[in-house]
Amino acid sequence: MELTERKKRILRIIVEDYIATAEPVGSKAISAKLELSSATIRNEMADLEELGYLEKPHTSAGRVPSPRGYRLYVNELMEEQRLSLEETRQINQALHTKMQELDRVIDQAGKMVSQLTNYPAFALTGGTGRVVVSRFDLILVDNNSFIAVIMTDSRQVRNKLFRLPNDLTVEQLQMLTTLLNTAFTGKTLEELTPELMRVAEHAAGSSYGLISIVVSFAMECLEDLENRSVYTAGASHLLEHPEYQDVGKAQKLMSYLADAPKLSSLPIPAMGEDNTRILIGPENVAEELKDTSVVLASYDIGDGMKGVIGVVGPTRMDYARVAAKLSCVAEGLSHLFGQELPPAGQDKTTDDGSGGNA
Amino acid sequence: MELTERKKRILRIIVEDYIATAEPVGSKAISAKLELSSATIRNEMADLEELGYLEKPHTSAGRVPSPRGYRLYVNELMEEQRLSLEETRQINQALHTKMQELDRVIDQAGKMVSQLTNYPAFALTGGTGRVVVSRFDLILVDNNSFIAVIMTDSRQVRNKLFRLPNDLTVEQLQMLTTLLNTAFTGKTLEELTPELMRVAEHAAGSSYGLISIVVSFAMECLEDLENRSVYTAGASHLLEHPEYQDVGKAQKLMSYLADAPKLSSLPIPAMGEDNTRILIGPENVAEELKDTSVVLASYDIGDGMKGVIGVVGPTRMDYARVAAKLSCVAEGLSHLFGQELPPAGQDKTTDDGSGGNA
DNA sequence: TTTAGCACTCATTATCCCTGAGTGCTAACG
DNA sequence: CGTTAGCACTCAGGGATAATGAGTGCTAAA
Repeated sequence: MELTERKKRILRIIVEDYIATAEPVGSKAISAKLELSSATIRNEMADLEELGYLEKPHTSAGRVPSPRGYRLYVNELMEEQRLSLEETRQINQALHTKMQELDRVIDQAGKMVSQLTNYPAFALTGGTGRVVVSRFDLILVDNNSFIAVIMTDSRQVRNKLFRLPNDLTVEQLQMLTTLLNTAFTGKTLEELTPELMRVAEHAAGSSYGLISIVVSFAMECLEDLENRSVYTAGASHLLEHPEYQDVGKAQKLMSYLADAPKLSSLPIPAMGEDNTRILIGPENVAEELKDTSVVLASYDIGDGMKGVIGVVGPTRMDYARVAAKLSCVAEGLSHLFGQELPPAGQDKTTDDGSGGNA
Repeated sequence: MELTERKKRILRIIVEDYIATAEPVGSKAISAKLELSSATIRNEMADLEELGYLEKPHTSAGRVPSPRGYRLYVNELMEEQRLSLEETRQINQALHTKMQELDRVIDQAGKMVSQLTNYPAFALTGGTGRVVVSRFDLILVDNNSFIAVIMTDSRQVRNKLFRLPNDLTVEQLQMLTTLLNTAFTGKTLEELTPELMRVAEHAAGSSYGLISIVVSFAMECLEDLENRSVYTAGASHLLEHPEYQDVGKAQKLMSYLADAPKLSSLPIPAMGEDNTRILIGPENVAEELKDTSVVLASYDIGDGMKGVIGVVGPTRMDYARVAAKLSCVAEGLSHLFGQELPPAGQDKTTDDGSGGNA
């Protein structure tokens, strides 16, 4: 059954008032904004309550939106907030300044979102499933150290500097590289067995166990990349909001946020328009989130993989503002990963118009 | 003036009792542990209070150690806690499993310390001062992408994958590598001027601005490495302790911990024995830490550089336990960075005794 | 020097009461 | 029939008051 236009207007006022003030809103406040007496409003509010859109903290307080009320607000009543051009520009610039490795960027983005919204934020990377090494490169640094660079099929690159007790020649290293690339690329974590290593080690001859060392490193990287990684930021923002003045509540949520494995196993729901999704209170599956809201946005990592960035807060959350900012950041991230050349170079060296790149 | 042996014993009991219970400790509780009447204890406590080692929250509560009391306890009364072999083993193993890049290890170590102690922890890396690139390597991945690997004089390695709109040949890349290594190694951040890039760009001919792109990346890395980086973990542990049941207090400290720039500019005092240092309440210079204690331990990063790892908590902190664990972790870190070959390889592939490495 | 005893202090907790914001209901009004 | 004024009712929040009890300082005796 559809609500009357007037009921919707009232609901909307209640939600927005409550979001702004965190105080239950009473009939008088609304009658002031609408040209109706408080008694009329009370009747309407009673209806809205019966329909499950409003709740009373207690008999003699005003009304507060129920999760269902927020849901209706988010679905129908909320005006999509447009960020000013200035704001989007700032966000994108902040993203672009650091063109580091993927995970650093994501971490940074999480911090940014938290700062932007004043809520705790978290960011998850793809959760790739199976990853394999697509190439090994070994770079000789000096007689007894070298850098191993590995790249995966998902185009992530990791490196590590190794020091050795013995001398090492370019030839040895080249031989090793070839061996690694023939025997260990394209193999999943499980396929990289100790046997395989032993065989290769044998084939390499007197290489002091270098194969195992590099492959072990690769395995760690694979493990790292196969699992979603989690970054959280700004947990302390929780305490700014009146609903978390109760230390017990705050702590419960904060420990949940600090628990990376739990967070990373968060089931990711399908995104709506704008690539965002809003989960209100009990709509969350995780027990710890039952009376908080989560706003999510997904971003493209490339290769069809997706990551998620999200904000956690009380159900009384400024959904419009948060969703807008989150969406902007997520879009910025997708753009960042999707493009050919990072544009930071343009920023810093515009004085000479050498390259004709997109 | 030296305290009598008995006064010291009383002070020690008070400190340890208070650390354990967070309740002011009264004369009766002590008289039970010592063979003295409560009245005698009261007299002694009155003395200790006059000397500034104890405080009363109010007239009719027990006594609480003052910062000065904690200091005496830490300096003279506290028994250095030895971790069990099992514990040290666990800590070292946990550190060794992840033999990733330096900053990941440090981050991990911070998390570990927090978990070990149930207090928030933070970790700072060296804060190197001037860093320069010691070598560039470019690895051709396919026609239109390559990996740039840069290594600094402080032996840190960073990498990034670049995609290009145009094709690229091995020769071009080799040429670029040489050019980068001749013109841009050994230069500080300030010396890597746009002019220098323009000149090199010109020398390289039609390379689509690749020089600037790689050098820009290098500059970002340098900037990153020159500044101390900060990692914090386990802020939510704060809320577990009764002294932070007051949300205002908790929030003040948590925001301080979340403020990376502030934390990284924390002046690092000289370390004592065990490479640890305890700062009690007002001994801290930072205003925000005036009524919290900080336990620090320093670790060697190599090349004579040092990092710091620390724990933050109320002055009522289990100094012995925290210092012991922190020291163990810091030692583990130094060891990890100092040694020739990471021992993780041994762990996973002991089945064949191929290499003769330390 | 130690101890028993006693008067005193004061945070904590419970109880009570008042106030005021807000409600539901009813009856009158247009 | 929808709207409104009026009125009795509810209940959280805040202040005042009192009882409780843990702990103290001081004094006088052992």
